[in-house]
Amino acid sequence: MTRFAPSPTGFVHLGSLFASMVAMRLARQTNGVFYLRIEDTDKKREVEGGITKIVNALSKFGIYFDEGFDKDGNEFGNYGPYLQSKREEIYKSYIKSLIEKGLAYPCFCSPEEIEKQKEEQTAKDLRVGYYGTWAKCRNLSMEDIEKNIKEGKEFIIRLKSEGDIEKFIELNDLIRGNLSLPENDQDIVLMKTNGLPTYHFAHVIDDHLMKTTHVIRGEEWLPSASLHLQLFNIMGFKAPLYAHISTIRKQDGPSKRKLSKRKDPELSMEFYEKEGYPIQTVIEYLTNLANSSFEDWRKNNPLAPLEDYNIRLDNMSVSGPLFDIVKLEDISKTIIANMNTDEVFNLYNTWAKSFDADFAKIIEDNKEYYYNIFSIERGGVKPRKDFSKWSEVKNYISYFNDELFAENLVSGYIFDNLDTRREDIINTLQNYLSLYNENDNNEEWFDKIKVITDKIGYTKDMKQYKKNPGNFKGSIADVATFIRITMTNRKNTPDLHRIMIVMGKERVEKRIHMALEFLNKMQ
RNA sequence: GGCCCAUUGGUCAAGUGGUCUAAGACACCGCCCUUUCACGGCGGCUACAGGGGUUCGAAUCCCCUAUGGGUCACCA
Repeated sequence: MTRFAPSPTGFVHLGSLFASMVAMRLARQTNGVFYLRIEDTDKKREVEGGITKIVNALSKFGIYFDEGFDKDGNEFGNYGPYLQSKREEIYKSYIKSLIEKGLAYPCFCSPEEIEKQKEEQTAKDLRVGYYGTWAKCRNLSMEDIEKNIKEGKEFIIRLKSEGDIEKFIELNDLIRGNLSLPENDQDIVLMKTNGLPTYHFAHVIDDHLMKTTHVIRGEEWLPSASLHLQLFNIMGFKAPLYAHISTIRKQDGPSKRKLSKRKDPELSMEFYEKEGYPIQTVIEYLTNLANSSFEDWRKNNPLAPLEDYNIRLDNMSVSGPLFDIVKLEDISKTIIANMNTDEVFNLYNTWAKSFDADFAKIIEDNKEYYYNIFSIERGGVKPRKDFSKWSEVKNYISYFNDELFAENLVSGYIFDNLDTRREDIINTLQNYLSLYNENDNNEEWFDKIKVITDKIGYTKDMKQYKKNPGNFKGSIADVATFIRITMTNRKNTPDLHRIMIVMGKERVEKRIHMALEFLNKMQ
């Protein structure tokens, strides 16, 4: 039984996705329950529609809850409410019993007073905070309390901590192992003036009542884990098991730092959608960050569903990993390479409809043509790894589109050494035009390239050519390049023969004529 | 500043006292395959932060130093 417990800010970043993914996978692996609880005790942070935004953003990356909230923001599950502000009465009743037991007390100190005290402590080089003799309201008499309340003074409820800063408490973290933390001696706030609990108190009450067995959260909570253990103990609850996940960092000049919302676009989930990284890419990258042995598993099980891999907490890194977009792209290329044409075609279309509507329309109008384009060299034993994200696709296949190809030609063809080779190129193209048969198979097609090579006096012997290029006018590779540039105006493309089959006879011939016209005009 | 956590190649990392002249992956470089590019194959590069201990033996345990990160709210 584990959970994801964000504030309803509506913003899901890579770190939250990471934590929630690990938590969910862990629950699923053990047939446990994974639920969503919204921590809205700070009304300032709340964003309109925040809950549905979070649920939707996570669901795009395959994160689903067994209890909590659905995509419309409707609550479901047996241990609710899952919205902390609706649990106010629950917290209050526990607070009451704590006060009765003398384990908590009202504090009337104003924020200004606390601030002043802090300055004094700093000036005296003392530990700051509300503790020991600094906890002024700790021993207020019943009369004082009543008087203050009568005067209408605002108050908060504080823990009457019996912890000793000199003593240590053992925490067996599922990721980090045995940790020794100093006890908490601060009279921390349990309930705020608005009547809602602080995170610490809500965490203890909710995770007990909701029967959470595993708390998976960011390492920023580690220092307060001691306090949480103390609270569980005072309440007489059994503490859950903790797993503190290290923060994903980024190299920024000489230092590593936390991913920041303002500086790092890759922190936001929208970035991955916009760039068009497949969902699986992001999840597999994060899984790999969680357990690096995942990549070995993936290598041995290239097509197995991700769910078959079990994440292990004790294999997770304790030092914060650096975010590496290059690695992510490599993973993405492999994932896309393993997809069949239908998948690529459909996923690309879905992406294009949202982020490149014009091109999506073009594809829609020429479905078969583009489907064939996507099928080039796909599905074999050695699939190409041409792109890592959908936003790269258009540029990659643009030469198939007559208009985009024409646009590209505005700056001319990219033939090398035109002045000396113009005749050879013209010769090649004219020969090719007469020999070309759209029904040729690869072998027949290549035989014709060989014929042309002979005719224009180039060599078919690449080994010899590579040894002594100066001995030859040119090679069969040059002939292929002439045709490649004529068709695509690029030097690097997938299999030329396949490209021409997809382009069709008419387009192939037209492009030869275009190139010939260009070459003849140069005279 | 106090406290906590960490530190293995450019990056992610395996490693839990002997099997470490330290795995694998990404990146980079070279070669092979090859009509181009990719894919693939082969090879190379580069690491236990530094210093002290403990031990027959340390990447692994202890201490110190350095560096990085986290935290010290009526925010979560």
